[in-house]
Amino acid sequence: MSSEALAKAAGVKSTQLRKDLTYFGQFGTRGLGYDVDQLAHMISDLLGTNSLQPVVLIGVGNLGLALLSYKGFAAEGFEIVGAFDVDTKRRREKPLTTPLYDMSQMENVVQARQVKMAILTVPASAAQEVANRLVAVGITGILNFSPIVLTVPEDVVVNNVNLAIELENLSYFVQH
Amino acid sequence: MSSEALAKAAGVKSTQLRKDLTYFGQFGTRGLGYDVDQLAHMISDLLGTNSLQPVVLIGVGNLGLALLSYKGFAAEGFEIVGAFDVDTKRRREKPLTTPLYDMSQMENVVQARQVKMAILTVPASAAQEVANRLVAVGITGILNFSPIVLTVPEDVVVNNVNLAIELENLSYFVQH
DNA sequence: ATATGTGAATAGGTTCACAGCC
DNA sequence: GGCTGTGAACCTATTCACATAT
Repeated sequence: MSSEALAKAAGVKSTQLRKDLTYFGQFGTRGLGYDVDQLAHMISDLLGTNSLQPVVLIGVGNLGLALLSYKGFAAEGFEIVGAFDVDTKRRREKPLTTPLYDMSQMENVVQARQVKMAILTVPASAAQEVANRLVAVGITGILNFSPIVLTVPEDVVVNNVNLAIELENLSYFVQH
Repeated sequence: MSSEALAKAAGVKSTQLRKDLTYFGQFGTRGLGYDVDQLAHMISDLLGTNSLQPVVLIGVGNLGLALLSYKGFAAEGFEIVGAFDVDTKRRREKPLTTPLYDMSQMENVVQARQVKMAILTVPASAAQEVANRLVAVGITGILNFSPIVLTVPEDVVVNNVNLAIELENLSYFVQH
């Protein structure tokens, strides 16, 4: 498959795609294009999603619950090995397939399963404190849905997803 | 409040914050800083969130359902005036506060309420077709949660949120 | 004294243009 | 002939440095 065709599918320009790939090596054949299977395998390797990646989720409110049933994570090689909340008894519609633990068990599970990544869907007021506990027990990547700026050591990566900001961004462009 | 303090709260550098603000005017007082209330009002005006913005949500699966109960949207000046799904009878735990309509009603509601923005949480296979219908009836901003690249006219803005990619991104940095 | 506003300098990212290889 | 890989050119965004205002 040519970089042109791949780029169209990804929504970027073909030169961008080629330049980006070369940061990791040379994977194409001149005159021919790229072997899609080989490329997919290389990228999975790079992302570390060839082996199933354990992830924990903290905060089983509306959003946390939705993410637990979101099939996209499993499809991309992630397994939520545990969900944690201060209230494990709240009634929930569907029986969860993910084990639900009390917050006090967080450290145990993270250490036992050697988890490195956490999805943080707790209220803003609790986010920093939970983040501190996660970092202390070995988490080095946090996907943060709380609308606050987390303070973490520099070897810890935080990815922020702020749904209200996404809508505000859209709102701006719709107005102008 | 100084740009220094505002910048710390936002997680950016103070020069960045000042430069960005000046693209829209001069709002600070030298030697003193910024009036926070006035600044907040100016930004809301700019984003169009001072008046309540009507939004529709298409696709009431797990993720759509979570977004319907997400309080952050209302807090930032958005009102989901209608949710649409092919199956309006599926049993749901909580009674929704948002009216749930059949997909066939989408055009009616969007036109009646003069809606300009849509949250798209349908399966990937349906996303492009639904987007076409939304654009045809006057939507000019789409917050797309489907993992596909939508094709829309250039006067329509699409913001993509791909949760699996966010985790993959994190996974990369955790590995390296 | 303190903190903004901004031109100039720097850094970072994207696109071009084409040599190199199949 | 077709398509990759890549230095060079270009464009955009961030940071610096300081004149300006209170």
